[in-house]
Amino acid sequence: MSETTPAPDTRAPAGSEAPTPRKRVNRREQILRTAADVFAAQGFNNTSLADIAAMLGITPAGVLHHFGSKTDLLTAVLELRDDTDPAPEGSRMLDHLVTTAERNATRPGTTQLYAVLSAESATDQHPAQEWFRDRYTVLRREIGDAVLDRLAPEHRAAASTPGPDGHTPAGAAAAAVIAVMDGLQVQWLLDPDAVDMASVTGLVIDALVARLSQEG
Amino acid sequence: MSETTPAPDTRAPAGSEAPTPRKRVNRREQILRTAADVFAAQGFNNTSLADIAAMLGITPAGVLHHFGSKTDLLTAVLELRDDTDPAPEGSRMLDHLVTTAERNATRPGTTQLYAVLSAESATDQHPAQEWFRDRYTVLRREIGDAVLDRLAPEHRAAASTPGPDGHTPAGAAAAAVIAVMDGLQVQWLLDPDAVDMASVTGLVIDALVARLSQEG
DNA sequence: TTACTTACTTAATGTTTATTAAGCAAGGGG
DNA sequence: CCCCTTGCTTAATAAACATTAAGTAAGTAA
Repeated sequence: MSETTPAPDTRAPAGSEAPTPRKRVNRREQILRTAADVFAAQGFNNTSLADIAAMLGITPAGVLHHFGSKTDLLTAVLELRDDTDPAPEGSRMLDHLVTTAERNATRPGTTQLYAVLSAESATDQHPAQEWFRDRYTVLRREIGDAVLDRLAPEHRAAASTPGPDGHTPAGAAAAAVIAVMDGLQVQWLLDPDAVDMASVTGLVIDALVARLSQEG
Repeated sequence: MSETTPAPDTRAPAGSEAPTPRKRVNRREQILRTAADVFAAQGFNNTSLADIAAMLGITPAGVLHHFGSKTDLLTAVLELRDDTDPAPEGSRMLDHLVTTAERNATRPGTTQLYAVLSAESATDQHPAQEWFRDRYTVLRREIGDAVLDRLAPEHRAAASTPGPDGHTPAGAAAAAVIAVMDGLQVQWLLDPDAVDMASVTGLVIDALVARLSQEG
């Protein structure tokens, strides 16, 4: 018995690091944040419940007590809003994106989670496909609006007019901005010194805005 | 003896679909291309040897007979050059990238494989990390050169001068172009009607080239 | 005290998985 | 006819995994 149960009630020392139980916050949320970290670092398929449980100092079944299944846990993680940065509306959103990229280079967090999981979700049978499809749809609209907001008024009509492919220039620019942020994150994760996420993001935004301010 | 061998020589009907054995090409290459397709569709972690074997109408051990391990198979897949499109040098490479994006929207292939696997490789412990790190390093240099080639001669000096972050504008643009292609692929896989990969790629390239043709 | 809730644990189950070992079959060359 | 290579097979193994069931322990409320 003693060999399998090293510490019957102490909540900390089982795994390698437990994020300070403090005042008993919602245990659920604690697990959620830990799971988010692990999913961000390892992806969904490559993460086992045992991995997450180990970081919390509990067993896999302990995790499933709070969330019925691994998929449910993923869903809850995606639903978890990171309230530390409320996305602003209008043209300031574009600056917010650069700031986000900046912050992410020092403290990888939510965006890394999304970059890793969104690419993974593009594969067959992934449980987060619909979630990411919807997310991108919303983001493209919001960022598209933000791009329009930054254009001089006389250029907005052209940027809102669908081209031969059925998409507006503003929408295309929005897709590009999102894509560049996701793609940069991958390059940065593989080689942090090789790219400066914030400056490249800013460059692309500026270049696109300038481009939409001309006749095509 | 006859009880152990249900079908002594027929090679086809075991799985659900075998891609026409034809004239016996290198079996190795046949397996390689099948594996590439499955990896592109499902990712590496989410693909089992049984998946690949089933598409070939053989057993998992049959696959491992040609490649010692699943990781070796992945390595071989990445090393496999798709000779159908030789990447041109110089400024024409940028047009080539748009063409590639165009072709990929109709027949997902190599690029999808790379988009899916590169994001996956950014997670911990992935066997393809070094491969993708090197690939991105080479690509950034090549595309950076191509960007310079397209600039008017009087702008090349500025675009080759490192900024405060230690990277050249041309290098930043190259990272952006790669990132946008990878990121767009993900959006497109999730929602093919929502983005036009080729036109957005072209838009970003044009916008970046125009931007580097100004004083910053 | 009783009862209920929260937060787990142990144990078991059944599946999936990569990998190894050994053998079989066919075809070609000698 | 024998041998070697190519291309598999069956069988076995050992591990990892998600999930379920049932039980335990502590705290809280009545």
